[in-house]
Amino acid sequence: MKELDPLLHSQLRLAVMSILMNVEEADFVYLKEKTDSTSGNLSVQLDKLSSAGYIAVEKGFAGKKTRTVCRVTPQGRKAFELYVEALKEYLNL
Amino acid sequence: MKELDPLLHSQLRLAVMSILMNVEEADFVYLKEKTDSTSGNLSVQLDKLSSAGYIAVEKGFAGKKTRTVCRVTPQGRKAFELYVEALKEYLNL
DNA sequence: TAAATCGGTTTATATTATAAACCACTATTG
DNA sequence: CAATAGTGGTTTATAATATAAACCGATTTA
Repeated sequence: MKELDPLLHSQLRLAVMSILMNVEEADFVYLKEKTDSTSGNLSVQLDKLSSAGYIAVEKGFAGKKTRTVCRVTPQGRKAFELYVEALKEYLNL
Repeated sequence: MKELDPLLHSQLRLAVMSILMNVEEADFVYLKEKTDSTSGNLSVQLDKLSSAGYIAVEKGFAGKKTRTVCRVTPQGRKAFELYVEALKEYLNL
């Protein structure tokens, strides 16, 4: 049986990637509310996805407030697709 | 987003369940080689699935050797199906 | 100006997965 | 027949992971 990319096989990281696959970009606050996660957890998981090169994180400003924007990278997109293929084997899809 | 049953969201346990969903029963040795896991890890994960009522584990003999046979329970089948449904939301299937 | 809120990060803790060591039994070999 | 090696596991220790708690700087609000 194929290996499941451990970076993606985590509920929160998978949720984040899933969202980013469908949406040009998303900011921290949006991801937090969509995934219903705590900021601490989200911050850590975004770091991991970012370190792996699966997402690009850009810290900027919206008016006076900080704004952290995330996008999926081509590498992340590829990894996500491979993960989906591997999972299908497990789910019998 | 739906919650992913943490008992199933684990590579090895998911692999075991996936196999058991398609096959009347399977013994320890078969599961070990199919999933390419160590006996220790497999033993632990089978216990967890069993304690959760997702599989039934029966210890018997094949000739003089011990033989541990596993089957998925109706409850396990149901949980697996729910898990698959939940995951589809993440995978965009 | 003090207190609350926003948008996070860092650090500590609980949970989980994995590996290593072990055990009882059987079969084999010198 | 005693020592050795192999099955088929279980138990226990350790490494990795996820999660939560505490914190921080900047901004807004009372």
